[in-house]
Amino acid sequence: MKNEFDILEKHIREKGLRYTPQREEILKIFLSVERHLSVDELHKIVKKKNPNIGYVTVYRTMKLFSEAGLCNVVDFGDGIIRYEHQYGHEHHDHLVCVKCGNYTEAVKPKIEALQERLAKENRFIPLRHKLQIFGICSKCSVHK
Amino acid sequence: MKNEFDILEKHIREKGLRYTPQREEILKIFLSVERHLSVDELHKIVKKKNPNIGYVTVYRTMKLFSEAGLCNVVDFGDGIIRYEHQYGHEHHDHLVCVKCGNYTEAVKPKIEALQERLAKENRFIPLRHKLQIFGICSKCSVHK
DNA sequence: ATACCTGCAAATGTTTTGCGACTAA
DNA sequence: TTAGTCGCAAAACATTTGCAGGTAT
Repeated sequence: MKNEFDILEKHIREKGLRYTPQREEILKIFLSVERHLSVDELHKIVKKKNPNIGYVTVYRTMKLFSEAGLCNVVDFGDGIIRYEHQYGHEHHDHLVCVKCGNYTEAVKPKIEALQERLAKENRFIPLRHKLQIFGICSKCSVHK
Repeated sequence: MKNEFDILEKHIREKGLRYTPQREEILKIFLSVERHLSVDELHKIVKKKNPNIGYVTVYRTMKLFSEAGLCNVVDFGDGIIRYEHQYGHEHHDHLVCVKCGNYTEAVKPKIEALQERLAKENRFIPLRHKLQIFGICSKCSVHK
């Protein structure tokens, strides 16, 4: 059972890249936040701890993390890429509230199984999927 | 049973907007293409028939069609908004091939029903949803 | 007549790239 | 030493906005 830093280092070695302080620092902060983060949001947090780390480095680093399998890309269709780390989290779908913008994570194993079957019926090899249900969350439906 | 042009006109009247030749022309062409279209792709087609219709008009018009319920927004996560018309089409999910970029439309009523239940379990009022399965289509898995 | 619409150019906002200096291996 | 990396500025890209002239009602 390897931790995230080992996974990053392994990926970096395999690709002949460099293990840098910036990459380690960004990973540490990224893992410490338990919610989706846009590059902009992450950079704001990173800058507080280390003002020398630039905006572009965060972009390039998140792409690297994504390639290393350390994070998922989350896309709510607003033109902003968000990342979520996946360690300690199962795969999950999203219930996105169209009023307040908050979301809930949820999984339904039966849905997962049916997706597998749907793919098979189409002679399609599934790699990953995204299910987003847009609607109104319990809080927003109460306070009118 | 109203056709798409009636729906557009009704929406325009209700909002106090204008029924213009550009809007009618763009709708006609949009409906004639049986696949998703980005604004750029649609504008290229529109321009062939009518070189006077500008890029921005297509953008604004597609947003209007979307508000009028004449089309769905499709988002494959590549930063480009695509539209598909929905008349003559049921709601469907997408099987997107990560190799060739083509997609297949598919529906699984059981999945739809389970999504409703998942939402209910979270006291969430579902309005719409997006399910995309990314993987490798039958053609791409054959030709290595 | 009066909003609304159009098309151009310019602006916006996110993400990417070029580049000289720097650094891990 | 030498590729890869950094941070800055500038570019690229899709999309939106401002505006002056035009048009549907």
